[in-house]
Amino acid sequence: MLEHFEKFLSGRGLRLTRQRQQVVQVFLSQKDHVSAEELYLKVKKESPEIGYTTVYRTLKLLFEADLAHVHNFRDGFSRFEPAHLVEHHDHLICRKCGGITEFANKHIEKMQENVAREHGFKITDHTLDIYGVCRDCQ
Amino acid sequence: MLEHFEKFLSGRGLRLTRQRQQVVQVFLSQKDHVSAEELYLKVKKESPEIGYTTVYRTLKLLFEADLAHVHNFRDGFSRFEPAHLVEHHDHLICRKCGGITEFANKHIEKMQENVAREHGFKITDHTLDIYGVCRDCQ
DNA sequence: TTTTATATTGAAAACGATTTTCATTTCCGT
DNA sequence: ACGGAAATGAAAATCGTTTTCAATATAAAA
Repeated sequence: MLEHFEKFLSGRGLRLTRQRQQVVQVFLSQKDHVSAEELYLKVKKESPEIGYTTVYRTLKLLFEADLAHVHNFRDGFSRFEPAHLVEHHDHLICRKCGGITEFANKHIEKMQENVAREHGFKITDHTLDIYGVCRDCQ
Repeated sequence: MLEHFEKFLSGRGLRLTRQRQQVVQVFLSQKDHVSAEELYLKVKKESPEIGYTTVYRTLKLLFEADLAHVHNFRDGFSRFEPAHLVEHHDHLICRKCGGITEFANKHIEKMQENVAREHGFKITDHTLDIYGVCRDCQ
């Protein structure tokens, strides 16, 4: 997955620098949906000299390289998720604890395709976020 | 629907002022998904003295009164939709022209409930946005 | 009706996440 | 080593949205 990124970068005439490597490494080792700031703080722990800007820039590159998915749950900032090996899925978001549970449902996907077909619409992607209260918070 | 708003306001010790009336009237006569700025410009046409701030504040009140739904398609700002008489629905968003098509599908809703039940999750609401290219843009 | 308290307004300033600028540093190919 | 492009990080800018604040309007009390 790091090779994928390196290939993507060199294809654009860009370099895999120490800082980018560091950010990518921390990002990929991450299972949760991290915000830019959360990632920045984690990176900073190991490499205090790396700046906010670089984290943002690297996240953008990861997104463009299809190595990161971006989500906007309703908390004001973008959350990033490693795309490596992760199958497509949707989210249950708890309004109390903020916890995010992933799920996948082929039926729902199929039906979305049906709806799109009925409208002559060609799907590129979609977002299905279900908000409510999770088991632990009830 | 205006009475609903008035009732909501007075229940909070708030007043239905001329400005609020004006904003609400323009908003409700609107079918599309308007951004705050778009609404501001339309309101301004009839009442040039009404300020940006008041539009924002009134939209917030409408939202709290359940008279407006808020959506975040991926264009950077919130879009508001009159909730009056509008049945719940989801969206097909065209990446080329930005056009938004609404649809409703009971099967998909049911399946979401099933998924939630499996996770012991209590749904309050959800967002299903399908992105792609609409018929006219292909 | 006058007083009083409270809500409302609009302009401007503040906010917060993200992006851009810019001077400096690093890296690669020659 | 050298020259040029890319990368960095701090600070400033951006942009949608919210807050502040002094002035105004309005409802209720006296």
